[in-house]
Amino acid sequence: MSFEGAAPAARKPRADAERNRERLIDAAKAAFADKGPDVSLEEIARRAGVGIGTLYRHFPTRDAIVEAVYRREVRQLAEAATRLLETRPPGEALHEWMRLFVDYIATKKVIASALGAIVGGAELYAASGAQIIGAMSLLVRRAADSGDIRADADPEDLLRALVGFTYGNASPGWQPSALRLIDILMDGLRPARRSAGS
Amino acid sequence: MSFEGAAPAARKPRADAERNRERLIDAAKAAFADKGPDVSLEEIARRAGVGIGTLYRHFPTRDAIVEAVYRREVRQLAEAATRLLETRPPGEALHEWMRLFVDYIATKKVIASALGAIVGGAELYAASGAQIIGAMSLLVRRAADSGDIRADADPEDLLRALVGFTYGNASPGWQPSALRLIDILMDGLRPARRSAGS
DNA sequence: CTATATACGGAGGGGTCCTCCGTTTATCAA
DNA sequence: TTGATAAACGGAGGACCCCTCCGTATATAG
Repeated sequence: MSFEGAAPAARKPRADAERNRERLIDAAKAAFADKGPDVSLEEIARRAGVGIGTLYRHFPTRDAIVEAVYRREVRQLAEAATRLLETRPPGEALHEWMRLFVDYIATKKVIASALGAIVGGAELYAASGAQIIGAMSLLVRRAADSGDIRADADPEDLLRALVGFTYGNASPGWQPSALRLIDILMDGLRPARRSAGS
Repeated sequence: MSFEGAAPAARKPRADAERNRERLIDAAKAAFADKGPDVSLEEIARRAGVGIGTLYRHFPTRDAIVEAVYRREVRQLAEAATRLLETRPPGEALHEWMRLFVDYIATKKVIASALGAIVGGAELYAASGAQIIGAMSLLVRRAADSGDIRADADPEDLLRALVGFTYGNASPGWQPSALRLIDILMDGLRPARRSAGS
């Protein structure tokens, strides 16, 4: 069976196509920046100077374009995990990465919807999803191995928690709140002293 | 200055108005049930057999109608707090209430958007918001007083966390995940053994 | 029974999403 | 260079949704 993915020589990608794709991403980035996460796709197309049809051909869904815009940010975030692991004990690295996560959301609000899509409903999809999951998994595994946190902590759970904490990033005070919650969560993750109560 | 709010005798509420209001709520409930949280308001009006204008007069915003639909549920949830406090130690009561919260979301998905609105952006508003906050505050205060959890836990934080955990209630497995996270959170809330690490 | 404050309904303006298809154009082979 | 042709473009159009506005209908008070 000869896959097509094996040899990527499936014709050249037309030059104008690639150019438009870039333009769309740039336009989207700008549009998101100054009109919030709900800009109409039509406006993005307008800004990019292409037809709406072109936009849809390149990015069949809204999330697709959001992801494209924030792919870089997401990758940086993911890579930060590795960096943190090199300079700190695993538990702290995990803790710090979570704080960083909050920072990212605070800075680039739109990214939230992308990450939300990763966790909620739309089946952890696409490159970005895998990267974030990967980063979190790494951090958790290390921290667990070193005994900084429980051995049974599930990376996906924690990711959900993070995304959850940053949900509602419109209300004032969400950020400190999220940071406090992260601290609590980390405390809860420390290796069991037997669970009192229930 | 004679206020109108002081004496609520501001004329009778017309009978048909009240009838239509009921119809709208029922229709909305049904519509939510079998078309998800995003039914168009027009459809709700249609089902209720009233004009769209009438719907908007009664419920100026989408959240308003969602809240109306789930006012009862929300109250029950809030009241459950009191009940739990009567039969269990405060810490357990809090823990159990959080689990109950997840159950509610699981059962009536739409309620999530109402609660989301309470916590996110739209400034804890309206009756329901106050009730939930109230319940959570009560539980937290009791648990703190009895030493079951830290004294500095903030009810609103925890509510945010809860709503966050239930965010993404579309992806498979969200529920067990939320429950695990609640357990972790509770562990993290136990009175400080000095915070190791960071 | 009448007057009138209330409530009703839905047309209509303004948007958004997404599809579909006739037109344009980059690429490649001759 | 010069077609031929697959790929890409663009935007009109259908479907839907939100929300407002205002002429019409009616419940209630006197």
